[in-house]
Amino acid sequence: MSSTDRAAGPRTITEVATIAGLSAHTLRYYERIGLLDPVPRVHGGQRRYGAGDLAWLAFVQRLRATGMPIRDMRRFAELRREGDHTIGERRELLERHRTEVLARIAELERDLTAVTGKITTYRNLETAHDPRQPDA
Amino acid sequence: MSSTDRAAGPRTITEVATIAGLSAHTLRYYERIGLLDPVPRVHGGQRRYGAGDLAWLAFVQRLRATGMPIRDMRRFAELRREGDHTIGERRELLERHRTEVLARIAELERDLTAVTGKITTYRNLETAHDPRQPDA
DNA sequence: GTACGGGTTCGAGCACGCTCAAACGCAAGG
DNA sequence: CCTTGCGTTTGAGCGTGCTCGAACCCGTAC
Repeated sequence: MSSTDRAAGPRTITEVATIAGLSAHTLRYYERIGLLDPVPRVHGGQRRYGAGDLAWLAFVQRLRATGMPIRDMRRFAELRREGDHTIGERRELLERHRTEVLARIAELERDLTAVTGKITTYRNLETAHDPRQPDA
Repeated sequence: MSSTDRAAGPRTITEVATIAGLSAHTLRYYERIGLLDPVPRVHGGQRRYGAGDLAWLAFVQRLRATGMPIRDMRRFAELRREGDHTIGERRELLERHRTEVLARIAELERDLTAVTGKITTYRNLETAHDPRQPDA
């Protein structure tokens, strides 16, 4: 093994985009806004993403998927860069986010009952007006 | 009691905004884009929202809260205007939405485990580096 | 050399869902 | 009559999170 891992060496932006399900545009955008650390370049300026970059990106995607605003993810990334002494603050940020997501889930479940109720109402109306199966 | 109900007569836009937790701006916007039917006006052009408008608005808010795009809500409103023969289509629209919301909830729960896991990791790091309660 | 494939930067543009400013109307009170 | 308060319309602007186009660079194959 050389200076880089063999089995999972540095990836090009297109590879990472494919793996992550994002566009190369979005990856550059994430880096630009400080969500991703500056990615190492090879001679010529092309990015090569390491395993750490991929792991961080995957976590970032979880945060996005759970609705964390980019502002907060940037803050989180910034804390990461500052080192271990920010771990407490990072945990608190995640805990606040977790609380919000749980609240969001509860809200969705609550409001969904109204939708489900309406569906039921419509089903009843349909069988009433369109009695395909009248009292046997 | 005049020509209007006493207990729950027509409401001004400000009243409805307060009740619904929306701004008057947003109510006019919803009407403009066809989410709300044209609201009846008094002499002078001011809107007066009836009980039916309020009920519909409340349902619209449920749809919004569960993440239905405005495009789809407009479609739903349009079907409503077309009359009873669109009930089947309306139900299908709601059922599709319901499926999506359930998927969204599942996704949130799944991705939240990554967040929870990270919180746990951080907690362990903290107690390791900052042993406020070493082995008693 | 030149063409090609893949990458780069920079800045503009877009979709969504509001949000607001400006200019105006109307009715009631003093 | 004039002010005050509440409302109206029209159209512009905004915050978020991408998304894309244009111009350019680099290394390899022919």
